[in-house]
Amino acid sequence: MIAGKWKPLILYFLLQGPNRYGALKRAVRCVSDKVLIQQLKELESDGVVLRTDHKEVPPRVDYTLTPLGRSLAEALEPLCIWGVENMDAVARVLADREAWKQGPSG
Amino acid sequence: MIAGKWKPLILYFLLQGPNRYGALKRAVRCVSDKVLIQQLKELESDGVVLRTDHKEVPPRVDYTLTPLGRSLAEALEPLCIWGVENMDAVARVLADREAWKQGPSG
DNA sequence: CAGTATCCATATGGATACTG
DNA sequence: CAGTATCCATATGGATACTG
Repeated sequence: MIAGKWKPLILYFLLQGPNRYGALKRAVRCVSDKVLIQQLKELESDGVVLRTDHKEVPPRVDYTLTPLGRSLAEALEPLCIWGVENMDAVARVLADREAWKQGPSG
Repeated sequence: MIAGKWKPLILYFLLQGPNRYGALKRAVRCVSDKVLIQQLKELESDGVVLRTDHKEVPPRVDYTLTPLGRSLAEALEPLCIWGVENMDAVARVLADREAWKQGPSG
């Protein structure tokens, strides 16, 4: 259910508060509309996110966590904290992967 | 780093103890050799798992967690616990996905 | 603002047969 | 026992243009 490049981040931001589509987009950053919508729809059909269309013009849509989604996001926190604490190691891994893409040589 | 269908499970089992290739294979179950090896290699090159080839005949290879890997596995625990506690909801989601594959209709 | 539509590359995982 | 090799289908994400 959290498989998807941006899903943990989406859950994290929804747990913090901002919940309009545009806010999420700005929060996650460098994610295309297509992928963000796609992942939100999956989260919605998985029952962790609730989508509320206010049917206004201009459009206003809220995304909020369901109780299940909230508990999932909370279970995800230690992993996020780990990511922050081990940012150096994680960054090294990501850098290595980039280097490998440029010129594989071992 | 934990993206990969079986990686969380692999880390979980390595945290519990069993560490020979065959033991992991039996533990994870229904994973093919190719995928298991592939994911173990990725975990190894990411610095979370250490591979020790005892160079014996018959072959004996140990996989153990590095300190980084151990901390990662521990950060993953709440998520595993969440999965167990919400097994019903998770199972429903998985069942729905199966049904959708068989005959998409909404 | 909050999306949809289309096309595309790559990543990911699976099946099967084989091996020192 | 602990892998390797090959072939293949699908999932996943990205780029770009468009819209009520």
